[in-house]
Amino acid sequence: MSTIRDVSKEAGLSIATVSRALSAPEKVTPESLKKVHDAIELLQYRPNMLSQKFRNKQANAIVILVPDIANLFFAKVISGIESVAQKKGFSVLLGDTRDSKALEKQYINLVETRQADGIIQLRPYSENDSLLPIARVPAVNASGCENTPYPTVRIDNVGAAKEVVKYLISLGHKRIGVITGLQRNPHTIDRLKGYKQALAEANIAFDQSLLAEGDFTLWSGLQASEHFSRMSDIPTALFCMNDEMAIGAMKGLKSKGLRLPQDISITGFDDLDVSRYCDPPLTTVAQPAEKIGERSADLLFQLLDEQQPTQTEYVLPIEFIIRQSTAPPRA
Amino acid sequence: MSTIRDVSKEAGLSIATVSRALSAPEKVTPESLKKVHDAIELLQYRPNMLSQKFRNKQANAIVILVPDIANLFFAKVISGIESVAQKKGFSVLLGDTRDSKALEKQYINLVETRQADGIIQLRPYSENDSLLPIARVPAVNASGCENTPYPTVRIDNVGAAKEVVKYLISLGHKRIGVITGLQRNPHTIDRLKGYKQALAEANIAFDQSLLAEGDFTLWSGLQASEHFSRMSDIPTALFCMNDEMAIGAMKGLKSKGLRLPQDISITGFDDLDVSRYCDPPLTTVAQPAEKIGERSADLLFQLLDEQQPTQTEYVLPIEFIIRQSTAPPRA
DNA sequence: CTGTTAGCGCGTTCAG
DNA sequence: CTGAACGCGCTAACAG
Repeated sequence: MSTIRDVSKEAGLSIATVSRALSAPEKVTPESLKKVHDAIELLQYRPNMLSQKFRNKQANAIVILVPDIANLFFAKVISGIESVAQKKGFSVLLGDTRDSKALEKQYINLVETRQADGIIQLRPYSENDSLLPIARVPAVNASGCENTPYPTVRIDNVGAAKEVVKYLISLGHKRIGVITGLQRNPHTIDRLKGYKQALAEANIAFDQSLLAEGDFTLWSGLQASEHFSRMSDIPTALFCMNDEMAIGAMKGLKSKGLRLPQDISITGFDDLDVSRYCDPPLTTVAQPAEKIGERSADLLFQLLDEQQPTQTEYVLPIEFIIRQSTAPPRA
Repeated sequence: MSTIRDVSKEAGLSIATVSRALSAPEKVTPESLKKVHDAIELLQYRPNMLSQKFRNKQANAIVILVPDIANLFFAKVISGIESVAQKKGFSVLLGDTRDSKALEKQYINLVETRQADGIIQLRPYSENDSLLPIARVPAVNASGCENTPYPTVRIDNVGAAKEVVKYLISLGHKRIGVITGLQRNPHTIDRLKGYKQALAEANIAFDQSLLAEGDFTLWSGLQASEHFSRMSDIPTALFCMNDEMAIGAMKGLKSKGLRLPQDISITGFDDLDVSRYCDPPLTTVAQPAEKIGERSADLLFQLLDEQQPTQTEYVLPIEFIIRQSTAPPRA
């Protein structure tokens, strides 16, 4: 493996000149430049970036902390981040934390040991995170919720949930069930807030028995749907906090002989690819996943460049998509 | 940011001793060890891994080349790779190539410039890849097909397709349509081979008109299904080369009033989460995605350790899952 | 067991 | 415009 020294010898020039030829060609005579390039070609020289990074004290890399990479929403966010990083010449280190605090810490370690320059966290922030030394390193939270104590790119979960539920109410629904994520998940909390606000504004009392807890998986949606199908007074609409649970619930409800949307309306959250194609097509909220990724990468790079970020919280617009899984309740 | 030198001063020991205390504690007296640890604690010292890597000429990182990270199958493979790398203390660099050769080259560049030690390629190999200098760097192909010219972890696509089609034949089907991926995609080629073999063994002639080309997306499956539903003599079964297309096709066929599986049986490939829950649940082939990832990472690490790999091609078993989307043809 | 020394490959002075 | 020399932080010899 040839080094810059080999190139300098081959070209009959000094190391410094070769270095300059590479990083500031305009500071070198065309003749020297050519000699350098010829030598590089001949020796198949490739600069050792490990050395460069060491020298420049910059890893040119960012870490993405993702709770679960096999989740389409996260994958899309990552894709957005990646494309921005790519253009900036930065590498993206993948940190699949599997929801483990210990693993998360290990990945944060990467930037503390200069293997990466900053972090993008794709997990919603929750109170007891204060342990995490994320505050000490350049970090951005994407896909977060309200009240995240560091720079954030997110959607308005409260508002989105409210919009969905208001729509159901506008169709004439009054008994609206909800399948939540895990109780303490910040997304759950925010979306539940929106649900309650919509009810309140329509003077509908909140009914605890219309609430079933899931964990954002398809299976849990199916489970939760049983809670409702067993009720004597089945709700006429179901607000599910993500599409996977909605699809699970649809499956469960249909198996009980309920017709969608005539007997019961269903809404989701996320707009998965399949949601357009399930039966009936699902009314849902589309998050601009790629955009969230891009924006958070932009924000992180601002932080790294030590520019005063113009803004430290971005709330991106969602798109409420009405399909055929919702209809007025039966008279 | 304190360095090892600061620690050595604080501890009243030499740099070398500090270094040893960190990498080979048993070579240092307990007293010295304590002094070092105290100093580290006091100064909040974190070793500069950039320097270590430079010194050791090892990036301790691998690159994953993935055509599209927002694809659940790939995401799972990545997850498997990641968990193995994690244990080995290696970082994973994400290379979302978006099917672009240029981007791919850029990522391969990462190992040529020592920013990574090896590569795992998640795209099936095809002939004209020979341009790529992958041969020059430690690389493993995961999710590949037959005849990949470098170490590979894969499933037997031909055999799997054959098993599916043989099953359909065993149910009594004779007119079996197929929705393929893009014609030149190696997966398409392998699976088509299996399809033809199964037909041949049952003495059923191959009929070109029963073949519709898709591109592995849901939408293309829906499109392709129209080709069949318009036929006067609709096939009694449809072998789809992945689940997404199968789900799209199911949607298309149902909209034409066909009943599944009574009027037409459908099979997929991949076993997505939703496939269990669609209506009817899809008969399909499950690939051991995580396992593929783990195994390919293991293989790459063998290569990096310059052990003679015991094996350079692993063919992992698939699981054929029979659900309710398949049934005997109507009499 | 410990300390001294040299150098990894590169960028960056500072003279010429 | 060019080259010699230094040092980034760390590890690996070697000598004590």
